[in-house]
Amino acid sequence: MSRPSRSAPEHRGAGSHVRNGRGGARSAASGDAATRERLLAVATRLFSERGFRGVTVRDLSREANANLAAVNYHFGDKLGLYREVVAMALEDVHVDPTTDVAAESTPEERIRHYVTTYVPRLASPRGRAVWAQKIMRHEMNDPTPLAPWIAEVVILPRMRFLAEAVATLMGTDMGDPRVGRCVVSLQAQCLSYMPNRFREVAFPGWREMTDAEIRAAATHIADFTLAGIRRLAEQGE
Amino acid sequence: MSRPSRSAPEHRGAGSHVRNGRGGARSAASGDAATRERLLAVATRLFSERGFRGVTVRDLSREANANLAAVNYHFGDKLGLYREVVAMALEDVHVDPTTDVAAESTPEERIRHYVTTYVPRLASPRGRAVWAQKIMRHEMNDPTPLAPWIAEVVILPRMRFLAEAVATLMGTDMGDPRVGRCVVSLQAQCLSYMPNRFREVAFPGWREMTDAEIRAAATHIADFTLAGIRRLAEQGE
Amino acid sequence: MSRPSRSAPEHRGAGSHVRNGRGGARSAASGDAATRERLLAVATRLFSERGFRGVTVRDLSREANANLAAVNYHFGDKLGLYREVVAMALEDVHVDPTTDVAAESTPEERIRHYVTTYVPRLASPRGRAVWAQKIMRHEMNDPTPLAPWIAEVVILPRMRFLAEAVATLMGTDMGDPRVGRCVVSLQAQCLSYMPNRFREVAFPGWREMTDAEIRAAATHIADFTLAGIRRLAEQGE
Amino acid sequence: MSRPSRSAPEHRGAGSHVRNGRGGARSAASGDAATRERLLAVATRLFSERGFRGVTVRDLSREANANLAAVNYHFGDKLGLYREVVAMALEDVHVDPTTDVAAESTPEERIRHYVTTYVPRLASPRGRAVWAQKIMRHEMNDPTPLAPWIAEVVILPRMRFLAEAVATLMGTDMGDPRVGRCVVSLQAQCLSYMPNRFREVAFPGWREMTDAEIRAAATHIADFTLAGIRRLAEQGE
DNA sequence: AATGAATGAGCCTTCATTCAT
DNA sequence: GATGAATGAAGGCTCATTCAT
Repeated sequence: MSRPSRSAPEHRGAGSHVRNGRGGARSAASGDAATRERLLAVATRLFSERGFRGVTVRDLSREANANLAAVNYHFGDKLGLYREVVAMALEDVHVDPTTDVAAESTPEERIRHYVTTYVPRLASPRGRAVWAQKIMRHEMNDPTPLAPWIAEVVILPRMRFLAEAVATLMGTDMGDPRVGRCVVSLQAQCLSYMPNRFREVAFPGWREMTDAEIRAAATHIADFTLAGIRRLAEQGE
Repeated sequence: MSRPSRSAPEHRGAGSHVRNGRGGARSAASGDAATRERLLAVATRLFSERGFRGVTVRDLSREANANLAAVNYHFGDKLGLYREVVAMALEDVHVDPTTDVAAESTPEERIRHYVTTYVPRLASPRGRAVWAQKIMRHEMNDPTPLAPWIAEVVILPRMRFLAEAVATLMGTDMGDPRVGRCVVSLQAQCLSYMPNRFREVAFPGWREMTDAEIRAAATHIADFTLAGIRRLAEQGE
Repeated sequence: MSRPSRSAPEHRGAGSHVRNGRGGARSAASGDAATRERLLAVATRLFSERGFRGVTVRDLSREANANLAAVNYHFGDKLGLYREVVAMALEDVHVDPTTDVAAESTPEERIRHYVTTYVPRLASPRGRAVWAQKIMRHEMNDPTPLAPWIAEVVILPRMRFLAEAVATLMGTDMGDPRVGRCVVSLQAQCLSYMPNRFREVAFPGWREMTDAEIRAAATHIADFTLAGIRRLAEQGE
Repeated sequence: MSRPSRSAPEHRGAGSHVRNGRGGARSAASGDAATRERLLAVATRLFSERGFRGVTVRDLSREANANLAAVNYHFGDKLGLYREVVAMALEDVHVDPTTDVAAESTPEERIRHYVTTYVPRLASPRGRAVWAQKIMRHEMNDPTPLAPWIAEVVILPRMRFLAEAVATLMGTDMGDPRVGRCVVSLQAQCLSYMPNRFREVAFPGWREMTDAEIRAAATHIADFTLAGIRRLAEQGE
């Protein structure tokens, strides 16, 4: 075999999703890793714009000024490259500030913090790391074999974080079905501000939201949601 | 024969989306359903499961026990068949009871009615016309050239209906940006109960919601939303 | 079988080209022969515009407001319909005035007559019976199995007519190779004024010839050709 | 490899026709001609025999012992392959000796030179580059999107060359309509000796012209044409 | 006397992948 | 260490024709 020197690049099948995340060390800047990096950069952009199925290997090679076979050579196959991109997205999402709050913060503060950091990132096409969110969005619309992995790493922790805050706020425990419903209500509202292809296609006159509008939307969601949670807490199940 | 009265299958151009809706009379489901009918039935199922792009003409022909060219003969092309399916979906959605309320009902009643009729239809895979909702969902994820038509016929009327109710409830007019945000919050919550391919793929152990759970979710959304709206009405813009 | 009552409509194979030309009697205007006539009219137009291969059975049916199978029913197959059209064209060409001259006319008169009747018919897109010429042109560019028939009925008689005139003019007999070459030179010049698809496509700014220009071209060809013939007659073989 | 220096087969859009002509060096006909070369060879033969529309990608792949997708890989699409063939034809036509004459030659010499080099090339099926002429012929009968390019590179320069000679001979300028008509007369006579599918199909007994006959025909055209031109010069417009 | 429906072969193109150096 | 070349499967679509009333 004639593989590049990356540690254990045997491209695993669809069975195990988790990668070791490339470990940071950009492999001794050996110069000829440039193609691999360009491919990753291009893949990050294209996959986040069009999703896994919307991108062809030709698109990737062309835009990365790489050979058509380069994807296969460096990543085993198209899914292998996608897996690397998703891994970076997960890493990014995982350390994001959305659920990173001071230990002593109140549930209300946690929810406000979540919404006001999350919604602007979702809504703004210019924000940093939107690409990761776009990847997630594509996965939700049209899941790949990587979906379970993503669910486990991204979705569940957030749900738990929100569930804990909501449960505390309602004075109940996380098993209470009302908690789950509130979490769903909150999360659904946030996601609805994500840029949306249907909107672009179906409403040609659509105007991008301004930053002020995005902030207003976030505040709205927080107020709206907290009011809803309190109301449900009062009336019992 | 069970064809509608169009004498020759002359398939209109891309200009106008709107069909006259197959003329009603589904002509006595005679058991030996004509190829055209079988194709429509299969297309309804497959398109709602996998979306326009996820279905090939060969899939359709095979499952309908029809010749590969039958789609072209009866519907002009793949999009023509899809257009018929979408037309049925729109017809179905259009006459649905969701926005069909007594004239003297209060805004709150209207919202409760909307949610309690809409959510069960979205959530239950056994309900009638889920397929229509699935088509809509696919259109939102991966719009086809039919998206503008769908937006016009389905989305806008609902938004107007909800916006009117919300504005009345808040004592403001429909131009108030808070109204739009509340409508989005409500609609997002409803849609989050729609069956979801990501959920199926990512959470293999997912259990279908019972009817009771679905009803509980609908009630939750109504309570939650009304509480949110009232709260926002109090605090002003 | 369920054939229309036309005399012996057994559509022969590619072997024998010659038809009996429908004989005039439009078969007792039985009313339901209308489709057949419409088909013939449409076929005359379309085949002359686009040639045999450039027209589909669908085109014919559609424009004649006839069923897709009508062509097959009435004419056996596409070539059968084409054969009828060609038969009419041959009939038309055969009785045309090009070679129909007074018995006592001089060779020079005959040639002038040929050119001045032939060229305007070829050149003008509005002239009567251009369609027959267009059919011929298409046959020359892209022959069908009917080509030998056409050659026999149309090309050879004209060649003989011209050869006789040229031979007389040169004071030689028709076996003289110079005669054949002069005939070719004359015919080639005439044909070069026929409307030409390449010209339309390749020279978008092309302007149609006026009637005066067409007449001038015809006169030119006659003068040019007669001068050439006389010159060759002088110098011997 | 024997590919030209284009590193990746990125196939240009429909905008520009002109190619840089394969860079010349046909790379030592190494016997094991690469697929690309075999495809080009087969395409040259088939396109010149049957024209662009008369050849299918399957024909090309089969006869070149190549995969069905090879045409797409090497040339983008069928038209891309055809474009290369036409480019070679144009290059060939462009450097041909037809219009390449000594500067001090007389108009009569130029016309004789044109005819006596052009006609044998057109007439003889054994001559070099007849295929190029056949391509041109097909383009005239059934133009492709490449027609304007061909007109510009091939037709116009020749017309100009002939027009100049004729105008000088007639003692008039190139704007004189008689000049154009003489050029058409000349060119039409030349082209009439090109091998012709109709002739093959319609006259199965057709006998190939001998070289002597071809030479005689060329001489005939020159004499005939010069006589015609002189006659027209005398009689004025 | 005619037609709506269906058919099978074929069209060009695109795709992710693998091979042979 | 990497890539130009090739591949087979599949994509949507069009065609002339034939079948079953």
